[in-house]
Amino acid sequence: MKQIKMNSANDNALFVADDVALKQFMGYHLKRATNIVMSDLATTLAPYELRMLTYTALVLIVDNPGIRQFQLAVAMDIERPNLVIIIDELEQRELILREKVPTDRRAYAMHPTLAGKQLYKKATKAVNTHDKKMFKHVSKTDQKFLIATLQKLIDQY
Amino acid sequence: MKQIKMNSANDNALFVADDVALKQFMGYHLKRATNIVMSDLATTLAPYELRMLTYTALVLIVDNPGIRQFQLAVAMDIERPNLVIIIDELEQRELILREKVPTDRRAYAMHPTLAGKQLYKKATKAVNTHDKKMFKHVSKTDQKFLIATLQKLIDQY
DNA sequence: TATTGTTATACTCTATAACTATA
DNA sequence: TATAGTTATAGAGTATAACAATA
Repeated sequence: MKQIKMNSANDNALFVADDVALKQFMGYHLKRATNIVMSDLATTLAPYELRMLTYTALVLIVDNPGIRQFQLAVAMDIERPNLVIIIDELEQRELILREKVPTDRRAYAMHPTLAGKQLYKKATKAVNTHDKKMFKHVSKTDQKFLIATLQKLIDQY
Repeated sequence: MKQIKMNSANDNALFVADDVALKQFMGYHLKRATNIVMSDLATTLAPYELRMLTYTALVLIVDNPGIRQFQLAVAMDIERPNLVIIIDELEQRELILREKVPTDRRAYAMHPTLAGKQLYKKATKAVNTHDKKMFKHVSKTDQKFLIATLQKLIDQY
């Protein structure tokens, strides 16, 4: 949301769209900030042909080799069916491999390929730069406080 | 995202899905927290047959009677075409009215109906309760700090 | 020429039901 | 019976191009 200028009755004066009712909500500020960050993240990941979800999945597979699809779905807090096409995409691009689990033939263990690990590194460097840019006006101390505050909310659920 | 328990080689031990690479990003925490808040907001608004976007539009029309569609689109930071169906919905439910602007016959000025103002009041009460619940573990002081911090980011863009 | 509102369209994210093959 | 992965499908949010009416 943006505060916008509206022509008012008198010529030179500017009237700003009143969002005072929304500004009382923490969630409003949170959503606005997140929209901005997510939009810039998308731009950041585009050159690597990754979106937030494919990047997140790639990171979690690289850092948790052998992870099963249902575990990844829980970790990413998305439904199993929605994970399928994400994994399909990473597999088709040969960034990860699905391997049959001998002890449970229903399941697949996912592993990164060399290309997957290399893309992870490059993309993560870019995401790091993006994240620093977004929060460049927030001190390290304040960032830690922000994380702690958000974590309190997250831990409730 | 959730930290999840994974069976490890030894029976009783639990292995938590490693999201340390993602946790380094402010955006990760921001997105997780926002997902939780937006999900609860949707549940909160459902009894009023409102979604975040229809509620936001209703609030801005009530608080800015006579606002034009393009102005509302700017305020909500969405594209004009996407606003059309939101306004259609509010108009069909007779919560708002589109009125031709005599001085610019291309434009519509939007006004809330009595029903719109009444629904605004009821829904806002519910959203207030929701917002308080979400941030009940965060002190008022910390909430103000959080808003100020997010505002720094928002003001950049 | 530019702007307001609209239509059409496409992509992404999300959610649920139901299937298959295994356990 | 229950679980892992899949298919099909639908709702919702988002973005762009192009049009009619009007400025």
